[in-house]
Amino acid sequence: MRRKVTLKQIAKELDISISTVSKSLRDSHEISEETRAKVQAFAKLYNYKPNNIALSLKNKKTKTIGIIIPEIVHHFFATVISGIEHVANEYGYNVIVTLSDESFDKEVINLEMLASGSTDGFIMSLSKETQLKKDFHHLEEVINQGMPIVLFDRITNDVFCDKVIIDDQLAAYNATEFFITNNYKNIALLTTVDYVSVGKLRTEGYLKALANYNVSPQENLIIKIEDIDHCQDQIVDLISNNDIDAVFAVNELFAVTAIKAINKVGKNVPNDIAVIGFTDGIISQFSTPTITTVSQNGIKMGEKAAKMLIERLEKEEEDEQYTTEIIETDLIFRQSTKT
Amino acid sequence: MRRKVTLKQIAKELDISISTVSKSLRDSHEISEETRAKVQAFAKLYNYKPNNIALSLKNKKTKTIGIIIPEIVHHFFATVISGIEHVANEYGYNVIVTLSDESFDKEVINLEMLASGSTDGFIMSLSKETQLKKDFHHLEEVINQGMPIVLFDRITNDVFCDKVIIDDQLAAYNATEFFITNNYKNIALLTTVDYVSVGKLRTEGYLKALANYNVSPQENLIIKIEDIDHCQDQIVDLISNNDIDAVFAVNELFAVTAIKAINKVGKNVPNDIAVIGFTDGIISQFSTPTITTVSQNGIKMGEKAAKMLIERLEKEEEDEQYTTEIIETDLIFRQSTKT
DNA sequence: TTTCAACACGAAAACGTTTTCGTTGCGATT
DNA sequence: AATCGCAACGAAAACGTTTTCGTGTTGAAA
Repeated sequence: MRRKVTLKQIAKELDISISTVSKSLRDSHEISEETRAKVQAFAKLYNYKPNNIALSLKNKKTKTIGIIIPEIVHHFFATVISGIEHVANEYGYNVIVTLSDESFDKEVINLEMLASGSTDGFIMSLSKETQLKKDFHHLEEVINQGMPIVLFDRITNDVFCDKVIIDDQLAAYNATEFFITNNYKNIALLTTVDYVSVGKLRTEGYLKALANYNVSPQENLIIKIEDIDHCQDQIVDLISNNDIDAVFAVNELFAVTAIKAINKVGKNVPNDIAVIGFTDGIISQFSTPTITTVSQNGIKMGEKAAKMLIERLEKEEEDEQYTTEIIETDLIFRQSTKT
Repeated sequence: MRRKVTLKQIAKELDISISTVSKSLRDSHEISEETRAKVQAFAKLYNYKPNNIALSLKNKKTKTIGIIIPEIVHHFFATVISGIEHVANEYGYNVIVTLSDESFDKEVINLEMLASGSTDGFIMSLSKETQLKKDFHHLEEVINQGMPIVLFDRITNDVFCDKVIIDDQLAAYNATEFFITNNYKNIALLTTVDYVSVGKLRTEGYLKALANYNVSPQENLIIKIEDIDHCQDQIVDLISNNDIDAVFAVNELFAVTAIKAINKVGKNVPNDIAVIGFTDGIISQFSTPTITTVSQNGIKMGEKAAKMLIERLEKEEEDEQYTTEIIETDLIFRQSTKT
């Protein structure tokens, strides 16, 4: 086994000083051509690569970005990571990924863990529990220590930092508006409990659209789902007991579940009831019928977040000006709606 | 802004030596109760956390695992990462994730990058290009330097290291056998080009099952798909020109595409043609009809891989005995087959 | 009074770099 | 012959830890 070779070993082997080796490898003109060539040849032969850890310690920069997200087995988050990773790679950064599993405590632990020197900054999306508790001390602590954070999607306005979001409210408004202007009369809403920031915003967009078109919202057409695994019955109830002709779901799981429920009660999508979902994921693309959806471009969000973070990391002046970037969304029309 | 505090700063502030501070924080009985208490209080007040980088340099251990996979926007890989991350977390490790994008060069670059001190070991699944080139020098180089690698799913037998796989051949055999014993006569196979190791193995399992039951394989019922984005026409051709009653697809994308093609030519799944896919992902669970599939437990694979790697990392003796762990698979019956 | 152990603490090395600031030796200039 | 300048190299600090090995002080035992 050939262990990794260090400057010290090269120096010893060639009987010169460590400094000379280091300088030779960086092609310093302080060192004679001859020595440089000799050292470089030797280094190449022994496949010398500078030790990242030592460099990090010296430079006080790890060239590493910490990602903290609620879960990874989730198409949207996976696309965001993909976007981040590619930009990071391009700029010579690596990414450490940790999962909060929607737990406040895990989020805190992971953040503190990585903040102890492992990363230069963070890109994160808040756990449900964090959003529920509204406790952001861990974020503030880290920011206070000079490590930048970029929040995406599940953000909070209580923390001052860069953010990347879609306009959830507007997107929901547009989807709802589409239904209204296409003469759908009874538009149901499948949403989350209110403490999930994006769920709340999408609900607001739905309500705003109704209000704007003088449609009075019907309490019984709005379902706030807490437990995604056991919502099917709720939805079946909704559909069988109400005269609904459209459903707007704030995520694609709710959408596809709705479609299954609709089929279950013997109705057809989109002829009896049209459905629009949120997030253009695998499900929307491959379910039958394919689902019309609000595209939430995870790749772009990840790319943008990574660029914002790296930009902040690489400029030396501490800029106290934070920005919130809004990624545009589109309605992608598929088979679950008629045009 | 309150920068991170170091031992040196604490020492200076309390007018004692760095060693005393370090020992106090580690509760060494070399130090008087009094001093210990004083230091600990001070450290807590200033929220002292030891610097991971410095520790890594000292201990020659990063407590970090490198993951290199072809892509992350892929349910299976996401589940594997999830499995790895949770086990890693449990043992106090972090994970750095990099993507090869199916490119040999990127795989090499990422591997070398992380091997320069950033991680203690690797968990990886080979890129298509690597499998095609059959060039594994980068892996051998890293292993030679004493860094353990665990390969999963897309592996090679040309490298000696720990591996985690499913028995692809057996799983495919079982799926095919199910068709045969349930009286399906013309079983088509949708598979990948041969250099993808898992595709090849699954093809072999299919052929083996046919052979075992004295069913002669029909060339025209076997399609090797290179470009997943433009395979629909190929599949439509297959179905319209042959009298098929069953389709075995080596991944779920092929399976769902087959179903759509079958519907397109006016036939019904499962009544006219039954379909079995591979990988129990989102698509299989939510498409209509839901798809009977070979479950390939990504979580378990990730967990197992992580455990194998960490175990090897934490035992001091260099064990030259490598093992290949086989994760069991099951046929999960859903609506795309009749029983 | 001397000796010894126990106690409490500090100095310094080590991990692998980079970089600043010397320090040589030597040929050229006065 | 003395001085200068330059080329080529080395010593050492710094990054933040941990740990080994002193070292000085104290109290008790001889």
